[in-house]
Amino acid sequence: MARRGRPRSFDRQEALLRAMQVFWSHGYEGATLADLQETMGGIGAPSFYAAFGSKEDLFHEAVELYSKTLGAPMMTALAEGQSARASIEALLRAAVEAFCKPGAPRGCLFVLAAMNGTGVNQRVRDYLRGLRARRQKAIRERLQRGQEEGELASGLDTASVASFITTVIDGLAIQARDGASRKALNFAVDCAMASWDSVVARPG
Amino acid sequence: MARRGRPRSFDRQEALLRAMQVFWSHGYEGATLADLQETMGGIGAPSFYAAFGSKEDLFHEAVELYSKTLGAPMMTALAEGQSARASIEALLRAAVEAFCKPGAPRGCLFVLAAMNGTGVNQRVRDYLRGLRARRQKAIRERLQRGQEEGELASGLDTASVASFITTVIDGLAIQARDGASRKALNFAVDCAMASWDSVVARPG
DNA sequence: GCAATTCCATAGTGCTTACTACAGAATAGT
DNA sequence: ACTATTCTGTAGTAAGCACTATGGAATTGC
Repeated sequence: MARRGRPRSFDRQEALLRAMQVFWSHGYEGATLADLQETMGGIGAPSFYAAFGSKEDLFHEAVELYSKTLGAPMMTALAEGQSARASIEALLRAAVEAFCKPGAPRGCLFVLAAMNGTGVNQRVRDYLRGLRARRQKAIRERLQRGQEEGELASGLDTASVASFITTVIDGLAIQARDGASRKALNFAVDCAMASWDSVVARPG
Repeated sequence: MARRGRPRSFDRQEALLRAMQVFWSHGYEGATLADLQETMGGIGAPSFYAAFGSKEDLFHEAVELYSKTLGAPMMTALAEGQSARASIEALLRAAVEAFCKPGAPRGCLFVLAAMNGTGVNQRVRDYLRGLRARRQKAIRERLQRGQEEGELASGLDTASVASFITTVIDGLAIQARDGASRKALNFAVDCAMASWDSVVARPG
């Protein structure tokens, strides 16, 4: 049996998808409620708040959707690679694909949505910083596994290597937003993996 | 003979320096006029506008000051290196120093001050994007010089290499802001230069 | 001393922001 | 048909934003 009362006049999931794209291209503070309402199908303010609670609540939902769709290939690549090297390369290739997806904003939502802003939105910045830290931690854990399995030299500082990989990902996000071609970004991944072979990989 | 009329009660250069730091740490939109006025020595709004014109004018002055102080070591490193490789490595080391300077905000003003925002501040974003593009162009020109002098393989795509170097710089900016240690950032530069040796440098 | 000039302090301006009160419209249950 | 429930449209709220009008304070030139 359907829910009682007047039915909602828009598709909530579709509206959330649109909202994700607005946050992705304009950032948290750059996305005004007027922007969001219009892009989400011209819905009115009361409908917006009834369905999503607040701008910040909507942002959390949008980021979760981003993680489940755009971010998922990166994390599965990291988890499923047969070696640490393969995992990292697949992660970086997936990042390039996610950041250059046709019809979507370029770059990474985690990096671009809220690097700075006014005091009232500190929570939002902390939230994204936490997600970036979690991503870096996942990279480090994959590296440690490789170290335990003998793929990486035991003396190697996995935290520093994880920071390097994150540097590349963050840099790819900015370069993608600034209009770099997919070819250029994949060349950057080539370079990163070349450094892996000469710095990270166990000698011999 | 001194200027007539009541003298200004604050040091304009000192106030500009403080403003630069506010923009650097909070970004263009994140820096409110109340923030700026307070940090610039508690000056009143009319004094602010008489001295600096507008928030956007002040931002331009602040960015120029940033370029002349924090940015200068990077550009001179790029220009004065004896080889393309030395130039690029010195550039990246200078970037790490600039992004980790004690007592200053971490990361790069060009990258962090305005990656997104509302429509009215599009000009500010375009301005910074132009500066990032100019930095990348300077890198590419140094690479081309190295190519003409035989240091780099003639078939190498200098645009892609410049994009990789910029990827590293942008990534360092984000990692620095996210709290990575100087040691970790310098390790990332080690990795970038290792990739130079195996991908960029002329074979043989 | 006195006028001219320049800056400062108080108090506002109009605009945009995220958010909401309220009444009417559209549905389900009985 | 009637009520309960849920959503929508109009209009508006308080707060924050960059910015400014006005009058008085502090200096120089004469």
